[in-house]
Amino acid sequence: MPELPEVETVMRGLKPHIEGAIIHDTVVRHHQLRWPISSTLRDCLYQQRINELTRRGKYLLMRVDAGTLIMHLGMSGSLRIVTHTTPLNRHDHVDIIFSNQKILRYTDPRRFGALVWTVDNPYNHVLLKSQGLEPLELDFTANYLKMRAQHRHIAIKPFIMDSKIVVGIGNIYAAEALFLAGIHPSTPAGLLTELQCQQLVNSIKHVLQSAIKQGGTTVKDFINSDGKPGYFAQQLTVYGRAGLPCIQCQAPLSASKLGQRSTVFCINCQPMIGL
DNA sequence: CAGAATACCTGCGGGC
DNA sequence: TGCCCGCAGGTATTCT
Repeated sequence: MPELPEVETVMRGLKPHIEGAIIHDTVVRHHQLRWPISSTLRDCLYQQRINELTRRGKYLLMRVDAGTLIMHLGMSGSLRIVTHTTPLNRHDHVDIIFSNQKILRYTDPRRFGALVWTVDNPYNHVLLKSQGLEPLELDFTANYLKMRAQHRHIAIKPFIMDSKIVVGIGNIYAAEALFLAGIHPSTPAGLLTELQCQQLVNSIKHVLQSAIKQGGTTVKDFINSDGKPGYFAQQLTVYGRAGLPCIQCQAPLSASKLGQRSTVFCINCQPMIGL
């Protein structure tokens, strides 16, 4: 489900509820997520104070005195603040219960998400240590992209979706950024010009920032921690619009598969250059 | 090493 | 109505 703007939205919504709170109990109803939830998680979190909730790429880091809970929402995960009177649904796999009566509830139908406990520096954890740059940080530049793309034959769309290069960009925002930059999604990464790299970096930053302002994108069922949808879906230009008219030139948008992922683009506004 | 394919899992919509 | 197929916001792992 969530790409960077959705994870950022979840983090911002959760922060005021859980930072400073003390964990009273943890209930794991289904421990088989992407990896099994540690059987000692309840003991690890017992009586711990949440010092900080942060985001790295699409991962959320919940830091307590004893360590850090690394959380990922996969394709269909969500985190919400609920109370003990909130009805329990089929895929509500984990509750973290605070002494202030609030409950942080992890829900994930497809169970592609993860809750991983670590006592070490989370940035050295195998899940995080090879993550690429944060796209909204200043060090994510056209120069960086150009350098990393050199001699790479992979199409630019899966390239910018590779978290070892830059984190947080999934199928929706990759398509949107490429349209905004006027770059064909199949362009071999290494063939991008300096100008195209600059346009792509600008577009990525712009698309992600606008989406965060709108509270993320609700395609199907994304809800933030307060149970509200995101409103960026109204501004999607290509994602989910195959066959519909391009907002710039009115030609029907094309669809293809790239790295097993559906890809929508405009054959006029995103010409293939260099081939 | 790069790049592609596969695996994980449930739910939904479309076609028949 | 009901069954089967393909597809869905992700990414670690396995293959060629």
